[in-house]
Parts: sequence; structure tokens; C-alpha cells
Amino acid sequence: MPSPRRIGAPDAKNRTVLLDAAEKVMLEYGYAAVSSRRVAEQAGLKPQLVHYYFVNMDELLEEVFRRRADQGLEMQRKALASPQPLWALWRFSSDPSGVALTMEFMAMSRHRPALRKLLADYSERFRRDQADAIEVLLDRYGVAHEDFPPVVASVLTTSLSRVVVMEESLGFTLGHAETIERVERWLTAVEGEWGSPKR
Amino acid sequence: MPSPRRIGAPDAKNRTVLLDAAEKVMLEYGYAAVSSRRVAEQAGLKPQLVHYYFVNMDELLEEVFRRRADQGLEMQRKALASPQPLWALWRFSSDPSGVALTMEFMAMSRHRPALRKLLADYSERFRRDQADAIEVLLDRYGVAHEDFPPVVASVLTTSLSRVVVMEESLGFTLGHAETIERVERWLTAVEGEWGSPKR
DNA sequence: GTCTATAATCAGATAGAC
DNA sequence: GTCTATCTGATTATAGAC
Repeated sequence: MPSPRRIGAPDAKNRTVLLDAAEKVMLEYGYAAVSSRRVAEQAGLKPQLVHYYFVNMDELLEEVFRRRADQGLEMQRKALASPQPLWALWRFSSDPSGVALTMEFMAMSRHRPALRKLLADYSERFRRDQADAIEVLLDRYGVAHEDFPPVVASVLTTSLSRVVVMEESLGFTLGHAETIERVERWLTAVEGEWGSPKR
Repeated sequence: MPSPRRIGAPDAKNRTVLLDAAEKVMLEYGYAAVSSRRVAEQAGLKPQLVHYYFVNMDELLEEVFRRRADQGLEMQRKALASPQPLWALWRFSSDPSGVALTMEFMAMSRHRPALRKLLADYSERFRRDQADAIEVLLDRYGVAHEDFPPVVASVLTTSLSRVVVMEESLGFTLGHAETIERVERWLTAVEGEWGSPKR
């Protein structure tokens, strides 16, 4: 009943090479281009090796996501513990390749139940970490937020950064400067200029 | 030099059937599933007919986008001319299939220059129409907006509705209720409850 | 003007070689 | 434990039949 095919060790060097290659292909050409052949070509390996290290293409994609998402959670934690946490969060959320990969995975997930579950779970962790940190920070800065739950600030940050970065990648920027200016003006008011913390 | 292949008339019945089928496949299975075979199957036609009516798959995709985007612009105009224009805009922007298709096209566009240009052009028209209408409406409602340009309201509306709808399609809704509540509370304040205009 | 038979290429996956 | 030869089917596209 179980797949009789043997699978390469999780820590084998070529496995990592293939994961890196898959991520690069996805970023550069989109998820639809992540075929065993293209990934192998990018990795400088034979296409069949993809099927040696991963039971199927879905598993490869899931591993790419998991690896990157774990890195992201860690980076976000560092950002939220930095001297200007809200600024750092805004900048982290506006990272073009992070946004691009997230969008690829979201589009892809709509019809892959396993991947969708994975995305939903990680999204929840990202938002929860953000909301928890924002709550502490607003209190520390003395910003009233009885009628502005921290989780709403998290949704807002994610929404604005994602859409602005996505649109920018299309070469469409109408309204971006005005929007970003307002976000950054607020950030400066509570945390000082980016790079020179208030306290 | 030019393609010697003959192409079916733009108003032929089967051409429309194929466009409908392509849109449906895209919505249900994602852009990567829009192959001549799947589209033809959905349309109840032979795969080769796709290549008779469209020079290639990219052209088919472009036509699907153009058709839907034109419909969308028209629907948005109607929404913005309705008795509760801001409510109508919010609801229009939160249409799940509209958002899903937009996301598919955005993901797809990252590496198809022709499609990207098309998307950027239409995005600009959507935003401009929104910003222009919002400006008139805020004045009419007596909402001060010296420091809140209408185009920022447009960016905000698009960002929030898109991300919330996308996340919902993943089954991830943390913070949505709180966010939507605040948007709708504001809409109610300026235009009355949805369905019962203030004036 | 509309559609089909068929070529050329590319995909995922596996059994088996080293 | 690592990799390859190879099968099977899908995909785009064209040349040509009705």
C-alpha cells in the first residue's frame, strides 16, 4: 500500500540544492514553472533526482514553503524585538520576495488542500505574533487603542504592504506614495525616524 | 513573418464559449490549469479549437482578462453611482470571484510582460475612478479629508478587501471580524445601514 | 469559414542500475 | 545510499481536411 519508492535522506546536500532551486524558479517564473525539469536544470542536477528526494512535486512545494515560513517567523520575531519594532515590522512585511512568494503560495493553495492548511496555520502564527507584539508596543508608547484592537493593526499592515508591493511589481504605483507617506509618518511619530529610535 | 495560421471570427459563438470555459477553469483550478485540453473539455469542444480561435494560450488569457475587467469597470461605475456608493464599492471590492480572478492574473502577470501591462493599465483605471468618486462623496458627506487623500482611501479599500477575501478562501480569518466591523461602522456612519440610505 | 489529424515537446513518476 | 534509463500521458501548436 505505501509507496515502495526509496527517498533520499532529509539532510542530503542535493536535497537542499533542489529546495533552493525550486524557490528560485518559483520566484522568477511562478509556481506553474516549478517542474522537475526546470528545478533540476536550475540546480544543475538530473530531473529524476527531484523524484528521488521528494515523493512528488506537491511535497517539494510544501517543503519550500515550510522552510521559508519558518525563516520568516524567526525574522519577524527578531524585527519585533528590535529597537524600532513597528518600523521593522513594516519593512519586513514589505519585502518584495517575501510578498511574491506568499502570493504564489496563496494562488497555488486555492486548490491544494494540504498546502492550504499549511498556509492557514502559518498565517495564523504570523498574525498572532504580530498582534501580541503590537499590543505590548502600543501600551509602551502610550498609544490609546481601546477601539483599535492590535489584531486590526496587524491585518492593516499585512494588507497594505502586500497590495502595495504586488502592484509595484506590476509597475503600477498610483496612490502608493501618499499611502506609504502616511504609514511612515505615523511610525516616525511613535518610534522616531527609521534608524534613529526615539528612546 | 506573420503567423500564417487562420483565426476564427471574434464574434463566433464558440469563441465566447471558450472564453467562458477558460474563466471557469481559472477560477476553479487556477491559471496553471488553463490548458487547451481542460478549457475544451469544460466547453464541450475539441482542444484544437482553442488554437483556431486564439493564436496561443496567452492571447486566450488576455481576452479573458480584458472581458472581465471591462465588465468590472462598468459594475464599479454603477456601484459608485448608486444610493450608497461607498457601501456599494466596499461590497463590490469584496466579491470573492472578482478577487480570486484578480489574484490569479496578478500571479500570472509577474512574468508575462504583455499581460502585466494590461493589468497595470486596468488597475490604474479602477483606482482613478474610485479616487475621483470618493473625493466627490467625502465632500458631499461633509467628511474632512485635507490630510487623507481620496486615492489613499482607494488603496486602503482595495488592500483590505483583497487580503481579507484571499485569507478567507484559505479558511484563515483571524482579525477579520474586528477589521470588517470597523470599516462597516464607518460606512454606516456616513451612508446609513447597508440597504437603508441616510438621505 | 470551421474544424481535425498529427507532430514535437514537455510533464510526472517508477523500476532498476551502480 | 545515490542516481539514471525509460514509460506513460499531457501540452502546445500546425498543416491540412471538410
